[in-house]
Amino acid sequence: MTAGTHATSGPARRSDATRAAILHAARERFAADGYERATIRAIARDARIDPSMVMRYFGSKDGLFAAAVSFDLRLPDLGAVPREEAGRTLAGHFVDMWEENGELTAMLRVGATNQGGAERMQEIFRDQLLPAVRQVCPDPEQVPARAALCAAQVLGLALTRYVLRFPPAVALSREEVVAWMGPTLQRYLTAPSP
Amino acid sequence: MTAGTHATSGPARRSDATRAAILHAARERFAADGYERATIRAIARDARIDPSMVMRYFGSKDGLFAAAVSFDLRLPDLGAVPREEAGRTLAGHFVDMWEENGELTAMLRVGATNQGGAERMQEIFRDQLLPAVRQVCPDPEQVPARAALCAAQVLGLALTRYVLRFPPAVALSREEVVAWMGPTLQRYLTAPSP
DNA sequence: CTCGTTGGCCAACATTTGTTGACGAACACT
DNA sequence: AGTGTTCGTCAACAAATGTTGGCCAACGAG
Repeated sequence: MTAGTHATSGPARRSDATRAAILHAARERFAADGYERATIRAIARDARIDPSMVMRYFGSKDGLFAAAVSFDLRLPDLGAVPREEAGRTLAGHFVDMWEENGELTAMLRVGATNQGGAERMQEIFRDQLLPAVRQVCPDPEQVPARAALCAAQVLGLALTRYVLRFPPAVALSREEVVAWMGPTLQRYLTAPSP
Repeated sequence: MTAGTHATSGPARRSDATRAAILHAARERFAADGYERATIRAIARDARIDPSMVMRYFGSKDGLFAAAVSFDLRLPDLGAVPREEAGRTLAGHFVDMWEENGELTAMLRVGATNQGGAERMQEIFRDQLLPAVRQVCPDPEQVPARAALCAAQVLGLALTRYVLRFPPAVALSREEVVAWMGPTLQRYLTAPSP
């Protein structure tokens, strides 16, 4: 049990486990309830510790949120796949991303609820999606608009599927989502501007 | 005691103005803040009334929300336009709808925050969008999935544009939105299933 | 005018929220 | 051993929230 939480060779504090438990519980609660209804007390109860520990470790509820959802989309290098496959690649990547952990749902719920959450999503869009789109869209001037359209499509599907839970959206299989959404993203990325 | 609360030709109670003021303030607050942060006290203050009046008229906060956002999408009859124009028609209609009042933004914010809000959106989807899509998509079996994809695209754009406020999404003009999103909806509505 | 009904405000309630500080227990080091 | 630091709990705080009931002014029919 010599581990630091992340490889930066920390002194391996005894409380790292607790810290991780809090973060884990926080992510789940934020994803399930949104910012306001995810109370510090509930998160602390899930992590089986006292609410005051949350304050001591993360300063405030905002601090906890900031620490809980620092997110890396791990976007694939769109320059490395055939141009015509960019849309499907992106679609598949996002579905996988969304299925495998609830952090993106947390971001989405909190972004819709909370000003800070919305700003966080803007940062992710600007710092991660924009550069990726820039690799397949040659005209730099059109990159922001095209990326925004892609974001709209992807977030819209996540909204209907994981938050609003429209039954037909939930029922779609991964392959169906990719087959429908892939060409849309492809068009937003590479089709001549209409 | 002849009063109906909302009969179309009611006895014109003295309090109707107040009731309307409350509903107006409630819609604005729900749209701006979401369900939890839109407090009864703030709504009452906007309507220049005592918070207890809200309770008297609408019973509870849930009751107020239910009364405030009973929404009619006023979807156009998609059977009446040329089949190839269905997508653009739908896209334009939604942009207009969203621009002209904040109720849809309220629904979206509350749907992401509140269980009741999400169910309300499911009802709107089922009772209004599904029938409209049924008029352009011949195969009844595919209607729910296609409608869900349309909803995802439309709600996604609204999310990025009016809630998260991604700058490039905000910057798009009505015509650009229709030009980009119209063909997407058209494909979801009428293209052969991929 | 008189009196019941309606519209409105005020004060209070119980609960829940984020947040704080005091205090004890487990550990690390000499 | 002893001692200082880390980890954790308990109890309490002030503020805000939804909600309730009582009281007063204005109105309308007799």
